[in-house]
Amino acid sequence: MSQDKELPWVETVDTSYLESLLGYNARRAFLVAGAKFSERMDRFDLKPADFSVLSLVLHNPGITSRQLCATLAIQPPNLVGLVGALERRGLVERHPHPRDGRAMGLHLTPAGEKLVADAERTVAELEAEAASALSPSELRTLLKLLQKVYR
Amino acid sequence: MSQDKELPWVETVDTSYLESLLGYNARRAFLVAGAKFSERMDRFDLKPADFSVLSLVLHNPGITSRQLCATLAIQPPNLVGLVGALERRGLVERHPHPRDGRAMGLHLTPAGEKLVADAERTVAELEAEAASALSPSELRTLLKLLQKVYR
DNA sequence: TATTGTTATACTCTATAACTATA
DNA sequence: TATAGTTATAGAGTATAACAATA
Repeated sequence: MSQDKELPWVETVDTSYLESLLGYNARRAFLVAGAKFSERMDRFDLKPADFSVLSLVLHNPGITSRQLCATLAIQPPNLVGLVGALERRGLVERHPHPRDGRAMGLHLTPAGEKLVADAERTVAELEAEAASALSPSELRTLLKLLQKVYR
Repeated sequence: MSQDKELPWVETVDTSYLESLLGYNARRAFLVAGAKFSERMDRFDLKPADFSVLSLVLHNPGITSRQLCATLAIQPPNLVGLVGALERRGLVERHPHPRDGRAMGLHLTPAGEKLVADAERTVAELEAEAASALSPSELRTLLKLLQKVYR
C-alpha cells in the first residue's frame, strides 16, 4: 500500500497565523529596528547596549552599575566588560559613590559627552525615519502599547 | 586645584529619553513576551523558533527550508540543526520536493500534528493574557503597527 | 550562473555560580 | 543577612565562507 499521491508543496507561504501572534511581530520589528540602528551607529562604534548605557549616564550622572542593569534588563556580569570598554575608550569614568561605599558612580568624560550628543542626534534621525513609515501619532501609540506589554 | 565638591548620585533613574525610542521599547517588550512564552512552552520542550517552524509546517505542508528561512529571518545554516532535532524527535519528516530536486519539503508526523495543536492552544492562552494587560483592540493595533515597522 | 541544503566555524548575547567588600 | 561589583564560564542565538547537487 505505498503512497503514490504527489506530496503537497508551497507556492506562497501562509504567515497569517504567526502574524496574529505578539512574539513573532515583536521579534521581526526588533530585528529591523536593530539593523537600522547598527547601520547608523557603526561610525560611532556603539552597539545598542553601549548607546543605552552612555545615554543613561548622560541623563543620570552618577548612576550605578546596579541601576543600569535594572533599567536595561542586563545581568550584572554582562555589564562589567561593557562599562570597562567604555572606560578604556575614555568615554566614561567611575568614581566612588558618595553615599554607598560598595557602589561606583558612572560619569561621562568631555569626550563621552560629545559622542553621546552626536549619537543621540543620529538616533533622532533614525526615529524620524521610522515615523515616516508610521506617522508621528502611530509611533506614539506604538511606544505606549509596547510599554504596556513590559510594565 | 582638587575637586572637592561632592559628586552627584542617582535616586530614581530617569528613563524618559530611552522610553521615547522605538528600539528600547521593542527590546523590553520582546524580552517580556519571550520570557512568558518560554515559561509556558517548556512542557512541550519548544523554543520560539521550534514553535514557529512547526506552526509554519502545519499551515504550509511541504514548505521548504529556504521558505522557512525567509519567513522567519533565520540563516539557512542555523535552521539545519533545528529541523534535524525536530526530525529526530519524530515531529516532522522531510521528503523530496515534487517540483524542485534540490529542495526538501517538510511535513508534520501525526505526533507533530498533535504537539503543534496543543502548543497553539497554549499560545492562544498566552495571547489572551497579553490582551488582558492591553485590551483586544489595543492588541490588534499593536500588531498592525509592528508590522508596519518590519515590512 | 544561480539556488538549495549543508558543514564548519566564529562571534555576539545572555545566564549562572561563586567570590569580595561593604551595608 | 543582604547588596554592589566582579570573575569565570557556559549556553543560546546569529553570522559568514565554502562546498555538492540541482536548476
